[in-house]
Amino acid sequence: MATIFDVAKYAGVSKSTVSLVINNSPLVAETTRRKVLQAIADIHYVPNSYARGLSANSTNCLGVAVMAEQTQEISYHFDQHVGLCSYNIMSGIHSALMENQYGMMMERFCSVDHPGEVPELVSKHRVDGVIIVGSPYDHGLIEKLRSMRFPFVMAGVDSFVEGVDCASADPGEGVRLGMDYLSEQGYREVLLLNCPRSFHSSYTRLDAYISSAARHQMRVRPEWVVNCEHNTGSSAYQRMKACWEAGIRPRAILAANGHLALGAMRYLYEQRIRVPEEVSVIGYEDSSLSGYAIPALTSVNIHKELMGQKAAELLIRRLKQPNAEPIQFIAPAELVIRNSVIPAAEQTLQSGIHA
Amino acid sequence: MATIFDVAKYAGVSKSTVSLVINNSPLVAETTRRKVLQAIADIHYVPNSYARGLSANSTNCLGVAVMAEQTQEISYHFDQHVGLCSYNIMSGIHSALMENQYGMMMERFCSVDHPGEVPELVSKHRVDGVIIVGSPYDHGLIEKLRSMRFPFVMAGVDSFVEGVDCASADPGEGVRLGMDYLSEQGYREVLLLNCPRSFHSSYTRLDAYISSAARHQMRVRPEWVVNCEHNTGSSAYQRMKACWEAGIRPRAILAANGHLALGAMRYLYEQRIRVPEEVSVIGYEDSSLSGYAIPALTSVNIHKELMGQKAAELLIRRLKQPNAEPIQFIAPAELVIRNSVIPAAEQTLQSGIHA
DNA sequence: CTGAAAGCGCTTACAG
DNA sequence: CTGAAAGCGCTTACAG
Repeated sequence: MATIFDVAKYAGVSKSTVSLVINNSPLVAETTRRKVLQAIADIHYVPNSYARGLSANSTNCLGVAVMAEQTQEISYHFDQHVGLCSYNIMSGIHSALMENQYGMMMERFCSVDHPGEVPELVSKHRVDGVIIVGSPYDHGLIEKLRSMRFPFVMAGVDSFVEGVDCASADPGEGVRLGMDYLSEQGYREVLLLNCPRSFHSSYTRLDAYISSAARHQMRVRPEWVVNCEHNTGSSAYQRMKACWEAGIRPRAILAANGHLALGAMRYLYEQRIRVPEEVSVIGYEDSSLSGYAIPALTSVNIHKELMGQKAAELLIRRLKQPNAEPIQFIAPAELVIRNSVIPAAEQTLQSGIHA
Repeated sequence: MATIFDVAKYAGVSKSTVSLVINNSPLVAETTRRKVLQAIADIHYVPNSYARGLSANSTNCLGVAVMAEQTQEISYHFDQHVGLCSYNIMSGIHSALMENQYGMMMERFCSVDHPGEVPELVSKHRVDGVIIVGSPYDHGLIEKLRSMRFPFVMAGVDSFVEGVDCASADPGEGVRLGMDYLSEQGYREVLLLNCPRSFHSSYTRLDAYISSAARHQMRVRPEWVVNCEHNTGSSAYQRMKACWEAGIRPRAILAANGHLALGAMRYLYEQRIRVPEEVSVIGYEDSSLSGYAIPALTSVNIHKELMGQKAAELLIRRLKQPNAEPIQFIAPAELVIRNSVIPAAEQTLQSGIHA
């Protein structure tokens, strides 16, 4: 493996000069620089990033800590959250890191299982900074990172902490887009299938739902706003079942995410209610689940790749300017129209389903 | 940040002794060892893994190179492959690496876009070894890694290369499980919705399909074996459509993966054919797509987490014994019964759909 | 069983 | 603009 010394010898200069060239220092004469660059190419020299890190006190690596709800047995059923959301965010992070010559380390971490601890990524000093992807569930992690003065940013649908760099979405905006579209399609009333109240976003959503309904002069009934117990398909299935059995007959449903939408759709399928011919459904977040749903799910895309990319950029900025003002980036929401909504007027009111 | 020197001072020994303790050397007296361990705990000392690496010539990090088909615009529609498969494999890798005190670096890499190159993970010497997840599409990468004598293993549904450590699945076994089950459920003929012929596994599957059919005395007709053009939902949709329009009326479908199964199911849904009441469907690979499908997809689970875990273990073994015989691990297949198959006798032969 | 010394591959003041 | 020297935090023979 060629070292900086080999390059120096080959180019007939000193190690320091080679180092300066590698680090793009302006202190090197153009001729010398060329010579060195040529030597590097000739010998196939690749700087050892860890050696660089040792002297420069940095690792050239950034970490991605994917928050996990809790370690559980690997399950292959309905409620499995494979972390579609995280995966998309990570793609964005990856692009940004590669572009900036950083290596990307990753680790799953559950702050509930490890209270008061930080991911090994940070405790073992493997990275210069870390992106917390998803909800840490426990605020301890954030506090700990803060007190360690370890550079970090947060990324996730609902990730917002005062005074911390964050890249997140605006669930309210998503609801607005959905409601606007449903109103446009002629619906006068919408069932809101919300996430659990333990998520801050459930309130943002509710607010947006109510104000959107008012704006479009849609009817709002308390029974038409339901919070699922968990953010899972089976929770949504149960909720939908309960609604149906209570005689609630929505012609349009707005779900807080794809998992919930699919859970509800499963119940409808079993009841032989057609989507969208009898009930239209809009999802949120837009993972591949939406694209592969049957029928394909019309959904609010919150650009998670962009979210990840921005998060990485925020972290890199933070590394360079440790005292800069924290920034909150909000990814734009966009309605992706697929096939789970049709105009209200075109719905078939089969077998008197709708009241 | 405490260094090994601080520990030495605190414990009243030399740096070398501390180092020996950290590395579990048997050359240290128990008393000294205790003293050092206590010092480490007291000072909250964490060894700098990169400094260790510099002297020991290792990084303590392993890499995961996720093969990407080609860089394309981020799309949110039917054909988006979010890499569900890779994600599950990575979970398994993660567990194994954490257990073995390795850090996990990751990178997406497309060998088609970068012929003759290797992931930066390896070219920049960021890791001691790399796990190639998924199909490299181009054999050049494998050759290159080999010629560099860079430690690597392969992991993926269809990842098998002679003379290389691999963790993969056995698609034939999957087909057998599916066919056995369908036969058991009373089906006398099955439509095989196979992956493109460009995948080696398409032949393994075909073989197993034919021999299973023979074993169960099921009928086999050439038109009932179809290869999709791509491994995507829309390809499967098109194929299903073509079959249907050609008058082919399967009562049971065996699909080469979840994406294909869902593509076919979408066509059936649009045609108002009920799954499983009129057509039963079995998938393969079993991602969260299966669990969230409508109806929930009965599918062959190939234990991708285990695959990843084994791949990591194989790599760690390879690091320790560079000349050991290559091992091929085959993850077991298991049928996960959900709701997309019912006994043939219970199917409704509505409106004379089935010939 | 323990300590002093050299070295891993780099960066960074510091002279010149 | 370039080179000699010290140092980053560790490991590893080598003495003792």
